Amino acid sequence: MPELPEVETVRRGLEPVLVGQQIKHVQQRRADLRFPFPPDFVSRLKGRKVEALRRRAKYMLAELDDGAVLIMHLGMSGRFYIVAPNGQATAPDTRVYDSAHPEEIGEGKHDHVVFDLANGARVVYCDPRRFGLMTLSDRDSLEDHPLLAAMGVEPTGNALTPDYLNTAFRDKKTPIKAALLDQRIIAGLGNIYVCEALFYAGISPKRLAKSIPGKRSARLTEAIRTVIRRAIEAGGSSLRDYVQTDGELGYFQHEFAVYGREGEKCVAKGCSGMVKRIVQSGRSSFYCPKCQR
DNA sequence: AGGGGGACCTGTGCGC
DNA sequence: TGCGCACAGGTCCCCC
Repeated sequence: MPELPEVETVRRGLEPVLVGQQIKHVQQRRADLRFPFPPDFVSRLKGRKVEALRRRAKYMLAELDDGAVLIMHLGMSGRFYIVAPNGQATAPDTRVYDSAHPEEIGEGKHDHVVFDLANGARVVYCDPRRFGLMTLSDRDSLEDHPLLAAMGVEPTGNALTPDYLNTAFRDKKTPIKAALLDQRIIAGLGNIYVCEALFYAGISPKRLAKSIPGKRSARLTEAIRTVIRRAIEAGGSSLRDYVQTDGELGYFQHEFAVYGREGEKCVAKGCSGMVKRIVQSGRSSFYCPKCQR
């Protein structure tokens, strides 16, 4: 259930397993996820070596030794499981997997893609809802790929500045909540971290985007940067534990200030407000009406 | 042209 | 225990 910090956590977990390894064998266990796999998906991956594993927004990009790029997205429910070369089982769901039988990992109902690497490691992509995707592109034309071409700035990058937001939000009559979820402006923010960033910036999710410029866009820029960086750090620390214990990648516990806390007391110092849940463009927004204006 | 709402899927948790 | 409903961290596409 990944937003950008989870995707980055997954990337960091997969990087040492995948990079430098040859893909010996690939099982593609159904024809499609969110949309069909490329027709020659398995044959184009087999025998390739992974040279790098990068991330753009919520996409993971595996660069292969023939110039191809494997584009992967986790959707809402995508996970990766790893079986280490020594056979150490690393699946989280004990009802489905028995760690005494790591070879069974990849046999689950929602295990759609299985990579077997030259060093004996196995990497499994599991995605119950199948909103994720895998496809292939070329390194040279990657930026023009339809999935990536229109994407906005990274939330932790230097390109995210108050000025950038001022320009992007000028004349926008949509609520700031919706504008922040627009991947063409900032790429990689999802529902949770938009709620969290707006809380730390003290901005109501209902406020119109065009009313942000000024003090608020400075606070918002800082809040986005900080909330994402902190979540990546938290993912990084939980990742260390996970990899040693069960190896599940794609999910970590995180403390949220407002998300999922409807009816609870606002955590801001000295605020007596109560977290409220409203629905905006079909999705839940959590906020404190008292300190978010 | 931009933005809201539905569509795509399965699983889970809750109230009755 | 079972059923039906609401809801879930994403994104695309269509229509107004």
